[in-house]
Amino acid sequence: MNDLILVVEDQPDLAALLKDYLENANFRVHIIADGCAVIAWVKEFFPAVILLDLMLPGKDGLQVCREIRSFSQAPIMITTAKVDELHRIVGLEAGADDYLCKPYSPREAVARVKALLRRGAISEINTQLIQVDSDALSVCVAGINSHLTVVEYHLFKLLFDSPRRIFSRREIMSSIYNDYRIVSDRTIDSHIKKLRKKIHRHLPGYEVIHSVYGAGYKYQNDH
Amino acid sequence: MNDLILVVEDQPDLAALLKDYLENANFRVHIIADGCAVIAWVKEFFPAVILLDLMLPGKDGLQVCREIRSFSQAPIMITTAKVDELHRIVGLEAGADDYLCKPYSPREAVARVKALLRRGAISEINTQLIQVDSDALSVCVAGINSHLTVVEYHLFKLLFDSPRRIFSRREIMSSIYNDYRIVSDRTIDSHIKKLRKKIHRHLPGYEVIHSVYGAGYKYQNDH
DNA sequence: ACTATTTTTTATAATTTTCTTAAAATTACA
DNA sequence: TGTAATTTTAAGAAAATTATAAAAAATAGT
Repeated sequence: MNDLILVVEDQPDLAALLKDYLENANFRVHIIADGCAVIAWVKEFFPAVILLDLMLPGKDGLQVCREIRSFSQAPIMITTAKVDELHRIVGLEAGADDYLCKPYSPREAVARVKALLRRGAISEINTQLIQVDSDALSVCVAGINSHLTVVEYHLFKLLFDSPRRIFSRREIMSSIYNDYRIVSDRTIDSHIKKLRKKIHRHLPGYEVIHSVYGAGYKYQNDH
Repeated sequence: MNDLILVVEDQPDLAALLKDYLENANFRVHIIADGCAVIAWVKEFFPAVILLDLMLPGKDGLQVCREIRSFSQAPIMITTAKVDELHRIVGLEAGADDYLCKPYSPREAVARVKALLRRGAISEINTQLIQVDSDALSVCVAGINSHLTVVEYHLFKLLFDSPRRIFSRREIMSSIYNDYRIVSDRTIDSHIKKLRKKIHRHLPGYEVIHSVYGAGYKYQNDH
């Protein structure tokens, strides 16, 4: 309990906000604004998770990331305003465990920190390539945000939260309509189509929403 | 208005074409063909945007890019015929803000330049130009004060303090009135309308109060 | 009580999302 | 193969939600 989280962030207001939220979730928090001070501090205090902003004064964020990795296995979550896929790749190759693009909700950040701790160690990067932001009703795919409508959000969240599990159209309907709306099977197909359009657009080459002939739909991210 | 654009490009015909298009879009344009002359010119004339070809005679384009970055925040757009990802990464790490592969349409180039200028304007607005004055019940938008009524103030403060977070009308009502049943949903719409009138008036082109269909309203200042 | 201001309601227009439909494409399997 | 079942797709109708404007009600100041 009471894990120590290091927040490396040079915007004081954002750092303070994160600190608030994390402390509220029962973490201890230390903030560092200058990249140069990070390595020494990590070596002395061994944080459980590191939130690292890429745009740092003093030192390049990716370099810091690599240096930490050279002596520590602590999960690193990179945050950045540059929603550039190249940066994402470079970031992950530098040894980060998760990736969050600004602007993000502090609530989301806390959830991720918990996930990293739960997972304990080295992560599957795959699962982080797609993020669902419940606060903003949007998905972030390979660093690019897309807004979802309410129905699309519920549908995707359902599949996304149980990867590989096949949901029949009936299951989907009774899950996303808590009123007594009656719709046809084609309606689900229609929403699936729109979801695919929004999500697969940024994943050239592969798909994550699969249809299973005669059974239903599922979310699965092989790659 | 009439922003000054610097085009660093050694192909005279391409440079002339760009100049045509940019001037047609009401920009002033200066062309430099030799890399060595760039730094001095930028220091003297402060262009609003710099289009920089990577393959330059006289000096390496990336080096020029880094040097500009060392003293100026002007947006730099790199252009090159090398569609090589590594170059791209290096270019972005050297401090460029955008990247365009040759051959490109001049129309595209003009659009990007405008986008870069817009982005700069927005981040400025973000950092300083919207403030809520709780004591005076007013907002200061782009330096101009607008008085808010009590209900308008509470409503705006709620959204403003949690950017990106979507508030349902219920949430808004129970936050303002302590009991959501006092007024109808349309009442909130009505206040939103008045708020928008007061706030967006001084932000030509942008909106900060967004409606999210089926969900509610949110404050978000970007894009 | 009168006036000006603010707040809420109401009614209608405009917009966005949701759902249905039907034809085209795909898959399963005899 | 050929055929039936199923899924995909696109377009547009239907439903739901939001925008707008103007009227009515409430509030505060004089």
